[in-house]
Amino acid sequence: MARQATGAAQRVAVAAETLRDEKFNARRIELAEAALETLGELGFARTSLREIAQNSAFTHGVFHYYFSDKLDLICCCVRHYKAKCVTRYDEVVTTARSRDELTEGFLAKLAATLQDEARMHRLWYDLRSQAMFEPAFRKDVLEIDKSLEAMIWRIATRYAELGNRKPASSPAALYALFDGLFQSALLRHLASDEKAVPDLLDEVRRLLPTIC
Amino acid sequence: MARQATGAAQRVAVAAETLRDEKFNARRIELAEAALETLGELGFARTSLREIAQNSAFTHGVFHYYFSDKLDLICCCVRHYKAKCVTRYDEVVTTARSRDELTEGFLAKLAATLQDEARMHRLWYDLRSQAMFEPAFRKDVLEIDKSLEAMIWRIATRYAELGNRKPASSPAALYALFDGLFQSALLRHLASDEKAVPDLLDEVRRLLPTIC
DNA sequence: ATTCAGGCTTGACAAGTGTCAAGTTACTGG
DNA sequence: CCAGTAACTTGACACTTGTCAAGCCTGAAT
Repeated sequence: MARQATGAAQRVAVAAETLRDEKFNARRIELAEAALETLGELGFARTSLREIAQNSAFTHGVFHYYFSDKLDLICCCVRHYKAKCVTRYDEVVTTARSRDELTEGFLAKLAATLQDEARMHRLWYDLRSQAMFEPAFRKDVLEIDKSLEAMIWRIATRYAELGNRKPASSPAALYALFDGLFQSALLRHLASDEKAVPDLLDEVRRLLPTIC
Repeated sequence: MARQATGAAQRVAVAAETLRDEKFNARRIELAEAALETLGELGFARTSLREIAQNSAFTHGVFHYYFSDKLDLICCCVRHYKAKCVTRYDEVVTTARSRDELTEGFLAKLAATLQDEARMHRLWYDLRSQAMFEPAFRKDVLEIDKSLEAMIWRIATRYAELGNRKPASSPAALYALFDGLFQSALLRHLASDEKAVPDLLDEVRRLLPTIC
């Protein structure tokens, strides 16, 4: 019987299935987004599925319906986080017409990120540390790390380009530097150190010209 | 009555008390050391007092006897970890008589640390991330971070000195750079990336001369 | 030898955990 | 309009967790 199905019928069936898949996936992302709220608030260690559900419009059963288990949910969260994160500075990079413009645009975004999205970023650092213990996270985390490295590299090469130079260090070292500075500033900021943000900006402002 | 006690008797009482305190503290450290084993294996999120006890020679009750609660225990662990960690490169720094000697000594220790003490270091990154969520950890973590920054700075200034120069960047930036590189290398190493260690060494070898 | 306190063990408790099966609702194709 | 399936809720399960009270042991002071 199946082999008598017309090509058109098959196409319809396939289309229906992909539609269902898309809806399924959209829901997963909705749930992941809700989960990220609680994860950002409490951190990986203290977050339970029930807590996630209570802080959202969903019941805890839905999460089990859409995710095979807790790790699956959190992996989905991580992947979703990545998509939002990696393009943060791209507009600044493409629109800036001078080194100063790029510097100021970058610094402004950096400060805003540190202050407004502290919770999401501490979660990222938390999950990256978890990846050191939990193999299931490693693939996604390493991938995000690469994307972030590329993001920083885009900024650096553009900055260099605007001064007719080339970056003086490797992508890995540059990312390590900025990531380290940001991580330290984030911790200080969360500890209510009011100098955390200005100190970071000063440091980066001083560093940029020496790097390219 | 108390006011009739002689100075000598008072001294004896005080001595007895400090002795007891020392014994008490020594035991705390013993327990913290045992706890670090399990913490390094499982990470903060997955480690329970009972698991700690089972992987050690102690029963779970002892931990409650010596620590007011779980956070107290882990704070003690962190502080104890610090003491061991911060002096790691000091011997190399004081004995090296040339830039090359310092470079090679530093790189050797770096590689050894990454390979032999990966578990302790992933725990450090884990706990530092926890500090972003748990205020109780912050003070100790920030203090350790400062000590590590100072440790890196000692290496850099010595390296500069041996070339009759001065470090070209701030202590904070330098620490951020090395910490970022180490963290990334650690994750890759734990993910069985065999190039993690050599890549780190190459990067540091290239970086050192450009920094001072 | 007896007492007694500090050091430690044991077992219990309540709260919370991930998981899942059974049941309910909503919706859609025929 | 009806059947049947997808989407979701509910409640229960087995287990783990931090905490702590009650009791046990050992060794020293009296």
